[in-house]
Amino acid sequence: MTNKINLQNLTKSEEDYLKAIFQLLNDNENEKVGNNLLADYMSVSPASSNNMIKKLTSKKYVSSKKYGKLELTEEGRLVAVRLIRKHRLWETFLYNYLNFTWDEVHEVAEQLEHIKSHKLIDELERFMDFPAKDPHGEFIPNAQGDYVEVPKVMLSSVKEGDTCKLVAVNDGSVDFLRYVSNIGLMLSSEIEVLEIREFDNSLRIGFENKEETITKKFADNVFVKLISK
Amino acid sequence: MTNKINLQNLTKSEEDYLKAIFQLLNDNENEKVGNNLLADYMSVSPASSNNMIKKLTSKKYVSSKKYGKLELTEEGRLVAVRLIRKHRLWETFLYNYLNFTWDEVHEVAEQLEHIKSHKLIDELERFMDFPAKDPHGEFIPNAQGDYVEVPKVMLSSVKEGDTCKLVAVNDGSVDFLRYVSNIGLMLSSEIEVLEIREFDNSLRIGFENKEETITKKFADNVFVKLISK
DNA sequence: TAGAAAAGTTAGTTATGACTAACAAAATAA
DNA sequence: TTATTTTGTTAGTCATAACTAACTTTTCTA
Ligand SMILES: [Mn+2]
Ligand SMILES: [Mn+2]
Ligand SMILES: [Mn+2]
Ligand SMILES: [Mn+2]
Repeated sequence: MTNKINLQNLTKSEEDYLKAIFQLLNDNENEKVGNNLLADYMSVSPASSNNMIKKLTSKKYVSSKKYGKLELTEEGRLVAVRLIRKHRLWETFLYNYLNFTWDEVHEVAEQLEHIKSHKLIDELERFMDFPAKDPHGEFIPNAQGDYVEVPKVMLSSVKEGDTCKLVAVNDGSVDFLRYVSNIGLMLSSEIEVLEIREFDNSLRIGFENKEETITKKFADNVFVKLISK
Repeated sequence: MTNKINLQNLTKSEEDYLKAIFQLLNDNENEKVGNNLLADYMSVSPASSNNMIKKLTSKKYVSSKKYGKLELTEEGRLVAVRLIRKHRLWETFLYNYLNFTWDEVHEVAEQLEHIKSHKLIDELERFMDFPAKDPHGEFIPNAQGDYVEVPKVMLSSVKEGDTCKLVAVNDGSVDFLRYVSNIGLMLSSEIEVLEIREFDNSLRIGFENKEETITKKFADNVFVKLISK
């Protein structure tokens, strides 16, 4: 008579798909998140992701109808948040204790996040004294699965003349993170948007006594908090 | 023209089999190690392990002929030793930093040992200041794959009246490790073999002002260094 | 609103690593 | 040395998670 769903018996693959759906829903608040987008994000064929959606739907982690948009059940959301929690705690450990750089942590955390042990992750959190954010500035969800929803302000959406503070970066691309480090940007950097060029959407920004021109694509992956407008 | 075998592209399964073969060869110096023993050790059918032996043979990690005894190639041995190195370093980390007990570390280390990252394990080792032994008393191989071969003396082989020191325990069974802890035995305990009962091969041992009767099976899993005879 | 493009689904194939059942070889005992 | 038991191998099946190719449904656009 168990109506509790077993959150432990998921494969690495199932976990990664649920996390991907969660991330896509988060990053595309308004737009419809469908199968093709998921397939693209997971770097698999639409047939493969469609298969997995059917499987996760039958297992009650995904609630979506044929041809409809993707949605997670409460159980699916919980799996995703716990995976993100593990991912970010491991990234923090690698960065703070094992001399990993900004761009090195993500790949290894992708593997470590799938280790099955509640004690492991809770003790790791205690060992690090309950860190609030990961090395990329993202909040670490707590053991209860509370996900702090901080609306992300992309640097590309800041108006000319405004000043902001870098609070987080997208951690998906090693090349991007190296690029960010190389030009001297880091978490907490104060950035002033000096000029927005309509022609190609590039931005001229100033920070730490330097000036740089960045593309819109670059600015889309940098998240900031507005200081003055 | 690459004659270097890629040690990275092994599946979790392939790694576990290679480790199992290495352990079996180590624990059965004289006797023949064959397919059935491997199947039993891995808790799979002989057909499954036979399949894997064929695969690992074709990949040049195992060198054995049909119906012959199992043997590892130099590459196979290296994979196994590196896996054991990772396993023992993770056990040490869990035990020394994350409040895991003796009997809890093995299961989680079985998962962690498969994480692919040289930097991860080398940095973990540095972080812990290059520990020599794991929580069960086993030597931790170095990054070069040197495996210190310490001949294991089983407590069951000690003669009546002799005194010895507990240097390691078999870590495969949670029940066994709890049992060891419960009766008050620990690494470095000095043990005197008071009596060996021919009838059922049980032993009466004395240690830390206590006396206990243990079975031969129990004594087979406790490894000691002789102090006096 | 019809036709084209995009998005989603289905069918059939592959690789991995399990399984059982049947069979062959080797080792042991009578 | 022949028979029996043990050990090892092969054949065929299943589940997972990927793939391509073909098809259907939905959405856009002219
Ligand atoms: Mn990450
Ligand atoms: Mn992952
Ligand atoms: Mn162990
Ligand atoms: Mn393992």
